[in-house]
Amino acid sequence: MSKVAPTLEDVAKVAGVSRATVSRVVNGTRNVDPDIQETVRNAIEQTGYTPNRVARSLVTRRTGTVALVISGAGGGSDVFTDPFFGRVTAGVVDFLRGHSVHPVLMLADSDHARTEVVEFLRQGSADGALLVSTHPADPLPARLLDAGVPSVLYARPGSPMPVSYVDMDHRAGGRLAADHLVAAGRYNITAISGPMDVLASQDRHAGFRDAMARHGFPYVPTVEGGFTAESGAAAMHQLLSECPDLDAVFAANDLMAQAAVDVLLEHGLRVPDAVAVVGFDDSAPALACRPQLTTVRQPVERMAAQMADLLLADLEKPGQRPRSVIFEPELVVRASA
Amino acid sequence: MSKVAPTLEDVAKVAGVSRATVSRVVNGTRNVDPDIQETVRNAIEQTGYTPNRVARSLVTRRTGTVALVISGAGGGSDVFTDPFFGRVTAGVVDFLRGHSVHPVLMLADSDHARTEVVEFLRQGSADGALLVSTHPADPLPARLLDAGVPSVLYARPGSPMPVSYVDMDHRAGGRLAADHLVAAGRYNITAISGPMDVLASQDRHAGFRDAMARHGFPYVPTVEGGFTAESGAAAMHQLLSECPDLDAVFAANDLMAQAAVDVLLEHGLRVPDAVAVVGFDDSAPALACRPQLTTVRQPVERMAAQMADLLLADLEKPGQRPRSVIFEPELVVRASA
DNA sequence: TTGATGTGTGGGAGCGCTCTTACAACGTTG
DNA sequence: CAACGTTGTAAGAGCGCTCCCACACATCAA
Repeated sequence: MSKVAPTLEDVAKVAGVSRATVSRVVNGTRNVDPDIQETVRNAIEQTGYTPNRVARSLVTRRTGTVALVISGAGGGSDVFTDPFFGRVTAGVVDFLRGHSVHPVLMLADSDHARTEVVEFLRQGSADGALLVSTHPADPLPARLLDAGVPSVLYARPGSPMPVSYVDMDHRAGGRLAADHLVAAGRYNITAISGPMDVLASQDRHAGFRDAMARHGFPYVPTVEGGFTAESGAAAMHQLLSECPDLDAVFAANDLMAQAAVDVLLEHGLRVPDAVAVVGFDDSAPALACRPQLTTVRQPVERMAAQMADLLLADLEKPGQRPRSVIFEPELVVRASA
Repeated sequence: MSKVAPTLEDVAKVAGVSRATVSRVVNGTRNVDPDIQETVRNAIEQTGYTPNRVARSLVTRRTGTVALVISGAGGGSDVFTDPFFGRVTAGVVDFLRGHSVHPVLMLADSDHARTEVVEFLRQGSADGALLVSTHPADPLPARLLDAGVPSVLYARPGSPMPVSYVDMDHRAGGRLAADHLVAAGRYNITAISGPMDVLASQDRHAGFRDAMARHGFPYVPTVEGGFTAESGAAAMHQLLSECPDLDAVFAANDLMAQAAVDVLLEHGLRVPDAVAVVGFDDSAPALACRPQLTTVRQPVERMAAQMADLLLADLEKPGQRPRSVIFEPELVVRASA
């Protein structure tokens, strides 16, 4: 079954033309006699020829793949359990497939792994990198930039650097949540923030706090969570013991919000009657949760697609100045608040 | 920043040796004078040399990547929302990274996409394929086999063919659920099956039905679902109207089980007091569900890793006879049944 | 006619690497 | 001391492709 793959030369021999002519037909058919084109096409058909992508890559310096790098996540490969990364993947794959580009999945959760990613890209195994980096201290963006690898980030880099990225206005998202809770007449409003070493968490919380202050609530009892269900539950418990009379919670993502709802229910506190809960992201848990979560939507799929779009544009004509695209959040009102 | 990458030749010039010697040092250092090795290593350091993987691939006929193909799913890119695929990805990535192999993600949900996958692999852009194919009628496994592409399937092929695969004993899983429900003293036991054109669904249901019959329940009211939350909810509604006095439900995956629990709760039926619910898979929704789901565990990550292992083994020494590895399910008893 | 322009085709270099072959330098042995 | 391995190195072919250049031929203005 493992017949030797026919080469350009084989096709040329069958068609009675030169290698170059076959190549012209295979690629952007330019200046080739229609009759000969026909002959060549038949020969290709007959031999079952498929161009060898590796050989082509060697000379064109393009592979038709990009690296999709999940970086900085300490958690290893269980990141794929987080609905967020699934959505990023979906958005990226969906966009790239229309351009015949394929993503190579890489995890960069250790220094060793990061080096491997940089090597991989420097070696030209992929044309560029799509970087989902969660921690601002992640050295990978800078190393990729240094190595001259075309990259686009999901979320702005931890320190200023000339690189393209997509992001969302997380502050505005926090504001949306605060406005909604205050407008609903809640008084003892609390928050479960994301990990404070993540920019998105900082921004969401800052936006929330600022808006609360503007509404006359200078202090918001807050417990820091870790974006996981467990941390959300723990935070909710702590919040409950510190502020037994709370009537609202803003959680920095849906996973934590869902866990918070569970804890509240266990304590006999009805949602939203006794306590209103607002989540963040609008991912699968928001809909699975009972009551369904009122949440701030982050258009992850569209952002991921945009990220891929920016990268392909940069690959197309290199050396453009970096670009950034910021998405606006949107409040999705459901049952929980 | 986009300096021209140094080549083997450049390093050789700096070190004052030949290209071949540098190559020997870079790869399995065989028969090279230690002093010269040292010199070469310094030269590599000095020039910042990184071997060009594409050029190497051209001659070695190996790329160091494999395709991870999600096939047959009609649903497009939202498959990544399904926790199942996230778990497969996690298992594959986790295993491959230890072998410096990277997965290229491909969706084969249309005929066009399938052709692209076959081309991609025939062109030698990846060394082999990891195929997660849900429908037995999927033509991709056969096409890949025809093209001589080393492949391993997740789940046995729809029609017999000489190909390696990993699978689970889904019948045993169904049996486990039936035994548990009967042992718990349930009498009006019902089922929400998966889509009947999926082998795993057929097996889970057949195993369940057989065991039920052995326990003296010749008929199990069943509604077919589609592995999604919506379909699970709809099925539960239908079941409820057809058998108002049901006291147990076996759902063919956790997503549907969770939805079923919600519907039951809405109807004022307490879980597990009034109705016991058993899910399948033991994925994220099983834990997120209130009450937490008693479920049949499918060790997806381990199975995915095994799949990758089989593929690498076949790549290592080709032409081995196909192998299959079948995993045993395990009942995880939680609160719902 | 001559040259300028344009179109279609073949030949050959070269992308960066691996691997086989040839050969030099060194023992070791009968 | 000739004959023979053994070890370390260089040279060169070649993986399959693209792309540049040369060339053959046709067309058209001067």
